[in-house]
Amino acid sequence: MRFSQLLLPTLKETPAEAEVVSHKLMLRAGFIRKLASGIYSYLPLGLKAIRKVEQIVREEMNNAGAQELLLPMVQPADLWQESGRWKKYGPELLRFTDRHQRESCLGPTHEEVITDLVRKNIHSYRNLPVNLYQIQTKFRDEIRPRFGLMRGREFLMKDGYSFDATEKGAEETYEKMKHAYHRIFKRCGLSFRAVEADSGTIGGSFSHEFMVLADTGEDTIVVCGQCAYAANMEKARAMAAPTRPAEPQLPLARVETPGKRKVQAVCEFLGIPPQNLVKTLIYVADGKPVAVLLRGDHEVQEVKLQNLLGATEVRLADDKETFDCTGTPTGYLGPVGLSLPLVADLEVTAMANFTVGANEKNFHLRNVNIGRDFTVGQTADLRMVTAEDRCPLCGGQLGLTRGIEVGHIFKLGTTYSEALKATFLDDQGKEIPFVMGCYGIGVSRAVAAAIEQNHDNDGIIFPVPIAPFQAIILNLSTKDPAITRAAETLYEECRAIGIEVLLDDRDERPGIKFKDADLIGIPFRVMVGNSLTKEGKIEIRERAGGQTTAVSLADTTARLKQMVESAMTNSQL
RNA sequence: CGGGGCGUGGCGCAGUCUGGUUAGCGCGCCUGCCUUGGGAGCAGGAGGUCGGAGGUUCGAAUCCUCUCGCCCCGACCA
Repeated sequence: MRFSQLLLPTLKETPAEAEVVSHKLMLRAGFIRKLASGIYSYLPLGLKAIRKVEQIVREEMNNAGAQELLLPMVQPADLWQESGRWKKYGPELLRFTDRHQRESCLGPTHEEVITDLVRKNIHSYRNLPVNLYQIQTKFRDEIRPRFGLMRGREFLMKDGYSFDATEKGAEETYEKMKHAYHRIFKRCGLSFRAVEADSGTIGGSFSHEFMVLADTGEDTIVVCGQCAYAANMEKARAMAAPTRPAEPQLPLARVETPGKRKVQAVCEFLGIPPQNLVKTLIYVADGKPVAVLLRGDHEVQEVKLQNLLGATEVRLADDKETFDCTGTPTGYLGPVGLSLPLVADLEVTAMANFTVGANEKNFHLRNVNIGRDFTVGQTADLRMVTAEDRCPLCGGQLGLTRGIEVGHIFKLGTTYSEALKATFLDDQGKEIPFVMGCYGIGVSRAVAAAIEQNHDNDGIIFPVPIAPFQAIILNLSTKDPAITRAAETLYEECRAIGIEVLLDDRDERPGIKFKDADLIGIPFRVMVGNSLTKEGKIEIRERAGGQTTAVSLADTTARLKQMVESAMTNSQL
């Protein structure tokens, strides 16, 4: 491709709308342009990068036994009503009515459609398993689109769905997909972790998120410094607390704590560490109040609470609600004598002689002990893991990092197949529902994530496998016939041997070409200019690291090929 | 939806508080000269209903009302 003919509108200055680096750079590098909030046009260079990721995804999905198909983007409401999600999904689902007054929606995901397809066409265990995927534009009417391609309303996604005859089969498929995902992101040249994720209300027992590690990521993930353990905050566990200390139980004492409501204030006032205090929080779970006990220095992880209670909605009660159901103002609540359902975080059960609110304004209780002074209903891991915690698997130090979710795999089970009555006959002639899994990859987001992870002050530094072009040839003096001839020759040679190359043949000064080449992040830059005239040398510069190699004109193409191939192989498995 | 901010040539901004000739500046764009290894220089030029509608006024980018769009924080979410 010739730069002079390419729609590549690079910008010197960053448009005011962009906040994060990938968004800024994709605008400046002429990859994308915004049409409306969360809706972008992909320009040729941006599309090329996306196609690279798509192709890797295709190859690995196909290798793992999945088949590509393409499902409709417009979906009838009937199907969504059948699965129950027409009501559940909320305003994120963009709904509209067609000319016949039929209700429809733009597909944000395709469980319904694929399940319908399979139930109508597969009736026997002999045809299982099947694993189907598509790469398609999705639409989700996000509350707040932001960060360019990172969280758009319209975005490109690979979504796959598997159908197995048995739980065991579904688990094997899940593992296959997990493996394929590792290969995909590795091949894309991304630094990532697969983390255990909460499978939410979907009812699945298996779920992993694939997170690209980047400081600007929207999600916090917990990673063990010593072993492979990684999880998102909703799921992360810590090594179990040491068993309850054998210290003797001290007599219960009621102490006055005037005006001391916050954990910190109470602790300072009483001269105790927050690790020795138990706070009592009132939550509203599906409209019903429940008291949650937590060590003073810990925070509730609401998804864990939600899962424990089997609730569809949990939220912290406000001051008024708290007072209404306890008769005590917030700050002085405690478990002793409280007539609400009590759930406790595991850490609390390891504590003895701790301090709690007295359920009376301006008073706390000291030397409280579970069993003697009160009993808890349920105990579970309910808290947010912190950087001080240790790995639940190996005891190593845990760390918190930021990540960008680019992939998510779920074992769905029979939730959708049951709702949509998607069944087959097993080898006993019995009618049973398919066991499903679903597997997503944010393709456009993956490109943004790659840029978040790989850039410098001058622009993008693409990993070779997903770069829009592998190399760029700079003709540094278009008026010089010898230089131009050399650049053109190299360009033709490269194309002939399959190097994806862009020729900067514009009548511009060298500085502009250097800047643009750096900005758009092409891995190898081939410079044809003075050094050819003076020393007979062509320079090849690596975008990552800036290492420059001088070679003779005759050797350039072969050398470049070698460098490109070596970079591609390094990102293979 | 709550809070904050912004809409002025393609991009980045000034001007708005305190209304008053012809609405400026940098970059980009076009023409010519010149220049060619890190976003050159000189000269000339094109391009703006100041987001939109209504109002106040002799006069509105500027003041008032309404409205649309965009960005950030929060709630929310795969």
